[in-house]
Amino acid sequence: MGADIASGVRGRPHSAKPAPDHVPAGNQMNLFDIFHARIASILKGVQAAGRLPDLDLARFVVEPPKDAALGDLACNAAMVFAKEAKAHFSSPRELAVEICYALAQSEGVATAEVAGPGFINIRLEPEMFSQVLRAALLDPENYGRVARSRDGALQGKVNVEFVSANPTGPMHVGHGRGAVFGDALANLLAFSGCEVTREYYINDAGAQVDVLARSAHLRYREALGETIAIPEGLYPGDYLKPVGETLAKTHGEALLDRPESEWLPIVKNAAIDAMMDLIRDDLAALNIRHEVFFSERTLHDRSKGPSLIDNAIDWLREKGLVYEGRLPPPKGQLPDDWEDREQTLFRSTDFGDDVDRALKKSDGSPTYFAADIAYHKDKIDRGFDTLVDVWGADHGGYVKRMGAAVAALSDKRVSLDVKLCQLVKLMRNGEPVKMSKRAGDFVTLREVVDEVGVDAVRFMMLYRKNDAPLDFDLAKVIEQSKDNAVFYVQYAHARAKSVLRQALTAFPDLDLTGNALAKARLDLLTDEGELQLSRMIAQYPRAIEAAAAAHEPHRVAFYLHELSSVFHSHWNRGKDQPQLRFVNATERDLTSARVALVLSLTAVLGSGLRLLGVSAPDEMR
RNA sequence: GCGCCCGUAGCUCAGCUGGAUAGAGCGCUGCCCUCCGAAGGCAGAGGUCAGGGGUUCGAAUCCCUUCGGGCGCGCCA
Repeated sequence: MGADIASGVRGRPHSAKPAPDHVPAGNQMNLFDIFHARIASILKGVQAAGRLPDLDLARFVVEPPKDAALGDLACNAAMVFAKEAKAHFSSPRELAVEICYALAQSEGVATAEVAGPGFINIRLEPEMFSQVLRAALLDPENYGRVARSRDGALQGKVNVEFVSANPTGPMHVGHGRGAVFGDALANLLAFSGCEVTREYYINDAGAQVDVLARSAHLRYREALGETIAIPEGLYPGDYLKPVGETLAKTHGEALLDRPESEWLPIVKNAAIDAMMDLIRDDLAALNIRHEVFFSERTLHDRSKGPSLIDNAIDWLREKGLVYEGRLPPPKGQLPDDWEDREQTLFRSTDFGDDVDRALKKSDGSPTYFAADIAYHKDKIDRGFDTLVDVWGADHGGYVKRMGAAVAALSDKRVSLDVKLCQLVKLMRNGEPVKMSKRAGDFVTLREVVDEVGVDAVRFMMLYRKNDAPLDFDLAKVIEQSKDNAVFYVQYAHARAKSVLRQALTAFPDLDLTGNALAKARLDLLTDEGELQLSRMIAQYPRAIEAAAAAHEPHRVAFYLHELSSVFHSHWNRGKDQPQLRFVNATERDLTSARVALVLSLTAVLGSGLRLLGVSAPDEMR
């Protein structure tokens, strides 16, 4: 380690400090971005001197070091560019030293030193963290917002399609996961600079809604006094009873002794409308609202000439991507009704799919895939740059063909990211909740939300990576203990708010607004716990950008948990060491500084929780 | 048979798109507290990142392969 320290370079002394009133906007205050830009500019200088070739400067990263004892920021640039630098630098360390020398002249840098194989560890002047806190205090709404992602990915119009449950009944818990995931992702992308549309694709065209209509018709007859038996294959749930009653009220006996072909469209429309109302209510209970509900039926409509599906297929045909041909039979067990016939196929293999896919059924009607092609073409035509589809994991086999379709439809301009959500296992105290399949007797999303509340449902569904199965324990998620992540994070916020209240008790004239507290003597924050909190707060913009870029809102939930943990730990130190408590009635300046730290903490916790759609309570009840 | 997802502490899971000594909670062990700054605190043990090969300064992460689990596999949506 001695060698590492030997190559360290000290920064300029305090004369170089920036003016304390210099505060960048909340969405600009990302230390990691700032230093990425500085190091990129240093490297450009070396290039200008002819000692480095052209480099892809997006390749290196500035990140928190593994161990906070190493410094505040770490950079791998010298190692990443080792190969390109060989002509003028014998080792990565040599290039790293050069970068360190330049960095040491840079504003706000205390030390910059080389470690290990060529890491650059940067220690910042405390003033840099004060700037971060001031940004969060003065512009809490925008702190953490992504100003402009380096690769330009987080901008433009994004369509997030999620839920898209069949309109055949109330939502169940599995739907709820996709719903919460999609909504939080949309929040995150909007916060990160994208123009976001939340969209729901209503599968109201297939055989399933015909089944729904027949089921509703039975309930209609029941409402008119008949005793009914619900045959296998129809939907037995009670939720169709009101539909039947309404039909009886509005149509009397008019739909009774008519052929199915006559009553079915009427009953179907009524039933779908009723089911969508049901689903919208379920979504509203989770505070989810889609901007667009897109009906699959509109794609099939030929009343005004060729349907949107016809048009989409024609469009692909003109590109030479549709042909009549035969498909090899599937490997393994052959389906019973397999027949080798010529059919209309889309060349999805040109875009990475395993086989070409059928667009028409044997009766000439379009496949589900054909409709989905038309739907995605519509989204592309509406000008979206990025499409995100949130599906259940059982649709995994469908991902490649849809990606192929979007690539074909947009000449590879638009990207499609399909996020698969795994199953949710409902538990109570570690025991699985029995979900009996008979008589449509399943646990609905609504029942769960009513029992444990929106916050618990939303947070727990986001406190797991989307493609990992989730055990949802109805008892644990409302437990008031450290083991319950929802409580832990919300409690951190409530506890922070309580500090503000206590500060006011000690200093009744203390101005607790961000504007006032930004003027506090933040240089008095010198305890390791306080610095640790500051560092975590400084990492918020980076966490947001990473979560948004990866389309992974769970990272926000984990970040908030870690931030809370740092806060709780520091709070607990105040028990044994009263001088570390946030409020100290005899030290006004110190208290102001600490309260400023706490207020910026509430800003970040509030911001993150808002993205997840979870409330940030002022106190726990 | 093919494709996709997954395999990380006894359990449940993170691991910031290739970085430094792989983390957290539960459980376990040992101390401390019983304080309204409450809904406990601190510390410790615990790992062949499923196995094997490869790519390079560097791999839990990327490629190949084996094993094990989940999902899907023309005209269901």
